[in-house]
Amino acid sequence: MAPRPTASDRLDRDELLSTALAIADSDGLDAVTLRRVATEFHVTPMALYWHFKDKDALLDALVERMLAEVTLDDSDDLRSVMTTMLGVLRAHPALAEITPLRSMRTEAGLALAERVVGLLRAEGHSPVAAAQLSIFLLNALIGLVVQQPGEVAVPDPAQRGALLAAKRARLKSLPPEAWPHLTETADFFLGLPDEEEYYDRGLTLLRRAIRTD
Amino acid sequence: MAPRPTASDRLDRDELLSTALAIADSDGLDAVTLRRVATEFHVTPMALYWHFKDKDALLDALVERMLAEVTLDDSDDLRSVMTTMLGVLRAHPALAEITPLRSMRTEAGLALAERVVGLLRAEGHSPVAAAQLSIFLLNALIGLVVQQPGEVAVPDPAQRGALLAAKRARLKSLPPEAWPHLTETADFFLGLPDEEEYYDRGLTLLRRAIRTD
DNA sequence: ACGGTCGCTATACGCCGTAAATTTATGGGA
DNA sequence: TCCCATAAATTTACGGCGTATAGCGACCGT
Repeated sequence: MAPRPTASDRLDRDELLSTALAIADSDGLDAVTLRRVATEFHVTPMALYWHFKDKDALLDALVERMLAEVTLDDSDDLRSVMTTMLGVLRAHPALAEITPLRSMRTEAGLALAERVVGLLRAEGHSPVAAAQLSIFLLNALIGLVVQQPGEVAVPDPAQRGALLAAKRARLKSLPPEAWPHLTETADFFLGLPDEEEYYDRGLTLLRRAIRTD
Repeated sequence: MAPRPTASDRLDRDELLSTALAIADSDGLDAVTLRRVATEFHVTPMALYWHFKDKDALLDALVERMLAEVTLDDSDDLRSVMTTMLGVLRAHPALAEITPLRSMRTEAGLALAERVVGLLRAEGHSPVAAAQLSIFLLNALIGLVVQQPGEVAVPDPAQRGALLAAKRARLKSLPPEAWPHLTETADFFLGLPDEEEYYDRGLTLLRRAIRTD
């Protein structure tokens, strides 16, 4: 969109990532294309290969960039770490999708894991239990964001509306006698009256799973 | 691979799905290509469009097929539902990846959701809490499978080995003073000594999260 | 002044999903 | 028995994707 974000006429790895991140946030992960990013810098797609080994490396760097937004200080306990992490994921739902397998391949991801495992150890979990819990927690937070009712990964408003309408029609047409519980809770699956309530419940759930006592 | 799975010379939707499922299981989700499936039936890619609206519909049908493997009877409690579901997901890890947003678009997925929400209601959860928990549980089970340490989504043995070796080198090279917890638990992140133990811990975690008391 | 490396372009390839038009096979009614 | 509507698949083509390979100009230390 913008002709060229910088004054210099040389590509900057960080600016490439910023642009790619903006594309992911606004148009979804599928819109993050080497050609698309290159175009926004008025450059050939192959130019990106000087700065990233391949597209996979670019995505890794994107995840790294996102995880670096999880700024923690020593006073943060597990609860605030989770809250912070959740906030970052909610800001970048498209990247949340691909974070699980990539987080440990990034510096920021390793640091975060070290931190979380440490906090879990301090709560009395065994090393292995703490390690498994750390993965579990990251995954659960991502799940909360990606699966948030009413959200669909496709950013095109028309198509999204169509998908949601289809889902609504489907759920609303179920006979209550045969589907008592889904009809009772259909509204929840179709959209959230209060997002914060949803995420609070999610965090409470996780805290209960963690409890050692 | 097989020249033609059936005697008839007409494509059969179910056989198409079986083949696609086999491809996904053996070679990963990215290998599930309209051209690849078509080739295995000695048929043009466009032939598949008679049986599926588009690729997305084929993937939906694939998820449906997998979820249909979750066979339950009325005596099953929540615990056994989760165990059964976990078994099915472990049998089809490639499909597990795309299940979250698709499950509610399938008949089998709706039935499963109805069942799980009902069981959660019976445990004393409010309608909304039960609904959220049902999503959470599905997601957590998928997370256990997809994130299973030592597993990577790419099926090519050489590339998988390389990835794992890189991860191992990375973790093993961390200085223990700066990374006490990750070095202590490195072995867990690199592979499981006992898969069943891993999944047992996961299920226990979930049961604790569900508990109403 | 010059040679090398840095950073990028040019071109091309093979793969993907799929739109549109066309062809072939089939089975039921006249 | 013939015919024809409709089912089922083919043909052709398009645009988009990641990326291998080769080449080219500008800059920089000597």
